[in-house]
Amino acid sequence: MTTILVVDDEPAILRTVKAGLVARGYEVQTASSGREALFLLTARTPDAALLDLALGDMDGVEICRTVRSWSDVPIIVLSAEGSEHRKVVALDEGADDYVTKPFSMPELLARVRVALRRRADPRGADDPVLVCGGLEIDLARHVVTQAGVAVELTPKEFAMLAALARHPGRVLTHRTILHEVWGPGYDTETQYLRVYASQIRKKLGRAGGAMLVAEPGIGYRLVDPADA
Amino acid sequence: MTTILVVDDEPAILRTVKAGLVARGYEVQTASSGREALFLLTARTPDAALLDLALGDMDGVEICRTVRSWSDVPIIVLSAEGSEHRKVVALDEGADDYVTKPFSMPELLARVRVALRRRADPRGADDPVLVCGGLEIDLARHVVTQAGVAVELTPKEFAMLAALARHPGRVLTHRTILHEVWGPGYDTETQYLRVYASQIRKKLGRAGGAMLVAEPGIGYRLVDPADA
DNA sequence: TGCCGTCTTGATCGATTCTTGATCCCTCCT
DNA sequence: AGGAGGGATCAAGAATCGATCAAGACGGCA
Repeated sequence: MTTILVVDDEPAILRTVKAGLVARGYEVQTASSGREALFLLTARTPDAALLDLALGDMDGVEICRTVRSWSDVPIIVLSAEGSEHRKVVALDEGADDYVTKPFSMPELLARVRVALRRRADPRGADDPVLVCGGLEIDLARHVVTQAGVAVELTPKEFAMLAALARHPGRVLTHRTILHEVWGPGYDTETQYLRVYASQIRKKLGRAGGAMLVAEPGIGYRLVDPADA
Repeated sequence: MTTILVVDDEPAILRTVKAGLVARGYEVQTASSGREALFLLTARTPDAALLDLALGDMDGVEICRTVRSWSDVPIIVLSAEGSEHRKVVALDEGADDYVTKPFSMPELLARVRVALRRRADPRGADDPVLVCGGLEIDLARHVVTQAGVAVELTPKEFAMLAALARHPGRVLTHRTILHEVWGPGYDTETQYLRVYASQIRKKLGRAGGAMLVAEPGIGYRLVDPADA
């Protein structure tokens, strides 16, 4: 069964879209707030998401960025705003498509099929668990275990570790990490990185902490003690 | 180099779109007929294609279908027709996106980035590496290896070596190097260059150090011992 | 409202890197 | 042969960067 998550704060839109999708045989989940959407995306892992940009509690672009940090689920943005700049930002932050309201249902359905088609054929469904040394990082569940035991990390700590673990052994620049964890506008706050690197090391203990190394003047990297 | 194929039978559109893509650093191929488009798609395998639906000799949808039988190259359809039915057909026949003319260039570029992004992430993606003699300079990782072993360089040392390695064998003037590594306002501090050239030579050892040669009164160059 | 965990910010300390000046060397020119 | 100009090297002080601690600021939740 293919499941689609629909997120919108207008009940009327929610009903209409849901009806159209159900008629085509999809299973549909609905959410009317950003929090709810993020919860369903982690807990139920739908096959695609239709996301309104204007939600009460969160900006749609922010949701895109958050979701993209752990999942490749196709996201189609639905928005009443035709603003070109918004479109560009949303697409660059991870949205796969952008449809302007009012939209035609057949077109939306066709774009959903495109999104699902991409997801269907690819190279083996990705295991969303990153492994590096004794560390296992479950991106969807936001859980880190080290040698089998869970490590308690705050959201920002987790995000930073995950960003580094996504490119094991590789240096990520300060800018890159800040942009990925804190979003745009924090590009120069390198002090955050020092603080969080320090806390992560402390929580990972002696052996684990040594995996997170600073590259002076450049950034940080997470090394697997097994290689090099 | 990322290559985009643009197919349209109106020269004006072709020029406009090409200019926008080239300005963003893409390589652009153009075609004004279906036959030409199919030829380039097989012969040159671009990284993505922008395809007008209304061509003289073939229907755009037909091209989509044909291409899809052997290739997953991302296809973005550009069309003056807003007909909902055409959109649905094109999307179902293999198009990844459908943009209606007139379109905004920034939005089109964003959608191109979305299409390319999908194609991008296979794991073993190697970074572009500059090679000169036994030296390998990985710009993305900020890592230099010499005959396979890593060389520890400070940021400025790395920047200077990278600047020279970008143009192997060619002389870069003092001004050029200073401008590239230290930024504007240091154009006359040629003493810095002597100090850093010295340190780089020391770290590269006997054979490697000989590759960094001074051109008295002009600047420095990095020579590959293999040639000249 | 008050509590609690998280995030931000400032201060301090140690280490590395950058800058700068002194000294020696080589080459070219007269 | 001697001097001038440019280059190489060394070493010490200055500036920067990173690690860590700790004190507010902020926001969610009971």
